Amino acid sequence: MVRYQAGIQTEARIIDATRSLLAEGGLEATTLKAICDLAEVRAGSFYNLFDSKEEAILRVVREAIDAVDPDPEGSGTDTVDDLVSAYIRFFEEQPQLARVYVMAALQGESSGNGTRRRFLRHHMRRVERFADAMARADGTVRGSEATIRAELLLGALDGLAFRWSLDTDFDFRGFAHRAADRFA
Amino acid sequence: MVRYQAGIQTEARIIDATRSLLAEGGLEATTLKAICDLAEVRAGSFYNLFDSKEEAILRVVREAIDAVDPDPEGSGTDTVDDLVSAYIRFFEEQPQLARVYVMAALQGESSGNGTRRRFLRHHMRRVERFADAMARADGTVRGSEATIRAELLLGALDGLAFRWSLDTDFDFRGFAHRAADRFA
DNA sequence: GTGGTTTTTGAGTCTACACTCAAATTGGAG
DNA sequence: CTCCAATTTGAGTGTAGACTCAAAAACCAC
Repeated sequence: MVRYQAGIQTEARIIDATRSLLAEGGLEATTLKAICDLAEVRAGSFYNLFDSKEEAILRVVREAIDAVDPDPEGSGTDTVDDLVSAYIRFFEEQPQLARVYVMAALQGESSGNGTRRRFLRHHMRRVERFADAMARADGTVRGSEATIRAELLLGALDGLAFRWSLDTDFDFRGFAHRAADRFA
Repeated sequence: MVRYQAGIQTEARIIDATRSLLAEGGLEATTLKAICDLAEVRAGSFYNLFDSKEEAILRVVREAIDAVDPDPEGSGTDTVDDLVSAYIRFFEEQPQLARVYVMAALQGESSGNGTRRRFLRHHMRRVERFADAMARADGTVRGSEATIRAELLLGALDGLAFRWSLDTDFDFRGFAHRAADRFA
């Protein structure tokens, strides 16, 4: 299948529209109609390019997460602080996307497809990154102890992020760094 | 308005049905039709007793949370460990309800009503309970420092609970106690 | 310029769901 | 008993939203 320019651009417009809608109004605002209206496309075109609405949404979320990675190459040069900052940045810059991320992870199971599993894999990769950075910073912390600490720190970050999304006056950044001091 | 026995029993049957459905299949399974079928009631009766489906759901969630409170009287005798254990128990015994709780909190905003605010109030009450217990256990920790530690611990618990709902093999209990050791 | 693809359109379909209401029935206080 | 309020029913309504598909239009390699 040879793709035409037109189709490629349409796809980009759809992704842009999806991103805007998610960022502005979260999942509820992101209906198929809204996406299509904003992208100036009819529903049929959407389904010519995506299998489902969910597919477009997950792609936007994944891209947003990747965009904030402090070490996309995986060269192993990121510090715990880099990782914590990246985490904070994602939540501060994309609060709605972060909510979508959490909601998608929590629904999972029912929607049959392995969304839940995907989120878990992503989490495990993050744990590894944190654990590596911890081991690099402090040679006495390694192996399973590093992993445990990484789980604890990520757990705390997740929870504080949730707390923040309940009340955006909450000093997420401050608490996150405090948690990092305790665990790392 | 004098209530008849029939109405009171119907209400109980509706609440029971809602609880069962939430516990078994989460929010998605808890449709009005499902509730009415299980409670053996027609939709009209439901709306004679509740203003909306949400009302019934929130009541079930609130009751489940209250049911697990280690010190319902507020007599100030609960320890940090009691509180942590109660938290864990809620998630282990009612995983679906816990998910509903989180989802409801995350949606909030859009649904107009002050759901979000209610969740925040509940959270703040919990923070206070934790902070009090911490101060009681260790006289040197008090006031804002206790509150900060309480927020950190609750954050960690929330995050670990989320982690566990991604993968129920995760040792929530173990990590939760480790987090408590660090913060309390 | 033609032919075979890809893309787009328009006009739906289908379904699930929350919620409503007038009329019939029932409960129970006096 | 009786009467009125409380309750229940049955039969909707209305809507929003995901998704479909045949036919028309646009692309572009040759």
